[in-house]
Amino acid sequence: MTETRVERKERTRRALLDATLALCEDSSLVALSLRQVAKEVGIVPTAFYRHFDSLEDLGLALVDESFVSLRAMLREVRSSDPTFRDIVDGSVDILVTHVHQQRQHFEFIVRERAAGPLSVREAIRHQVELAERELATDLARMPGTEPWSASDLRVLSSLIVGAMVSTAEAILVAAGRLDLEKEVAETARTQLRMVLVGALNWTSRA
Amino acid sequence: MTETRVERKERTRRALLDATLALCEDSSLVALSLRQVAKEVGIVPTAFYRHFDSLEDLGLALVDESFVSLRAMLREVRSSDPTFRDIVDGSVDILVTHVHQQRQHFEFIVRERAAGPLSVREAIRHQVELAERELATDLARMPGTEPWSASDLRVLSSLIVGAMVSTAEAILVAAGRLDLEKEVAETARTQLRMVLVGALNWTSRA
DNA sequence: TGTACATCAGTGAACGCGCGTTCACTGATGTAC
DNA sequence: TGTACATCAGTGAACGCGCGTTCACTGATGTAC
Repeated sequence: MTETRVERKERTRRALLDATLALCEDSSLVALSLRQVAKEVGIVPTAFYRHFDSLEDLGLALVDESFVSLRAMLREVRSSDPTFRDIVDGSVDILVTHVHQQRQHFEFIVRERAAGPLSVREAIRHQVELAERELATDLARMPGTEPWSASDLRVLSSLIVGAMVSTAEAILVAAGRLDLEKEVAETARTQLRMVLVGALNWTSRA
Repeated sequence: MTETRVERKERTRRALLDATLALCEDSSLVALSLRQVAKEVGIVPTAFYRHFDSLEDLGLALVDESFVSLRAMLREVRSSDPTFRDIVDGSVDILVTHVHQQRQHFEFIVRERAAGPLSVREAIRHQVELAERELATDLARMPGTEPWSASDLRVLSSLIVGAMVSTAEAILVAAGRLDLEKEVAETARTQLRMVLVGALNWTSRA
């Protein structure tokens, strides 16, 4: 016995998640069928129910694991020492790297955020809100932001998250063409710098 | 004869476009069927082909007309005299108003931009790029931007368009709850101001 | 260690249904004379 | 103005197909003794 029953089940579950990520890449979860997913994995359609109640249920699981990798990225940005390297260059590099490594997860989030089943959209919206809040508390610890109101911090945070989402979308559209990606990264760096310049001068007038 | 044959045809075509906008509101074009649309309009499924080759084809028509109203909005922003009222307040007011008036069109664009059929996604991407370029040339005419490089103008423009897209999304999520909408509008105003402060100070260091 | 029983991931037939598309058609509207 | 013909938006039957879900099942893995 090289594999227990539990391990085998987990492997099929994993295969279902991966197949769904791959199959809905060029449309959306709402356009995908349980039978297509089962076929891709090599199980009979009815076996799907041993793992998930529905594709929507599976979608919620994908949201959870997508945000695990996203949070890993944010943690990395946070732990990069700002005194050692430019915070903007570092953050954009980390974003580009993670979008490549977790390409399918990012694509899934970007797509289903706007067009997924209602519960999936809500789950994503909730997670993005959490990420914004986390970034706001991080910003509050940065030197120079002491006199800022909590509300201004949230606004800046959502502006940055918005720019990062746009950048992730642009990297996905660039689809690996290196020249386009370099341009996107350069744009993202300049945007972040503009926002930071605005933020620093905002402080002085607040 | 109160209605010519041409007028009658145009009315059915209009009904197909409206029915599609309404029906795909809570999922996406790729999850909608030709039969559902025909049923909603009250014609037999095969009559659909008198007007469009496919739902994808109809989707492209919706992209075109959505951007007609979006361009109307941009024209309005552009023509509002910056010397008479705060440019930020004015722009955000216009955005909020248009998102309400053209709610379904904005929802359609926001959704299909990420999850629509490939040709629809490409058409939207192209139109957004045009809008960014237009904004960049407008910015170039504003006092204070003379020393900016063309590339910095494009970057600022895409940052603003990105923030506007985020704001439109947030208004749609607020779904008419006035307290939430006021918060979104206030956030958008502050974000635009932060970006403009950044831009003005950027000039001086460029 | 060997046996008897329980668990449960995956099977396969069956169901009723909505799908996109084909085709030949109808009948009101429009046009030529 | 009246007639004969053309156009064409919409009809309705038919097709083969994939859909989600039900159900009773199989047989390998796991457990209790």
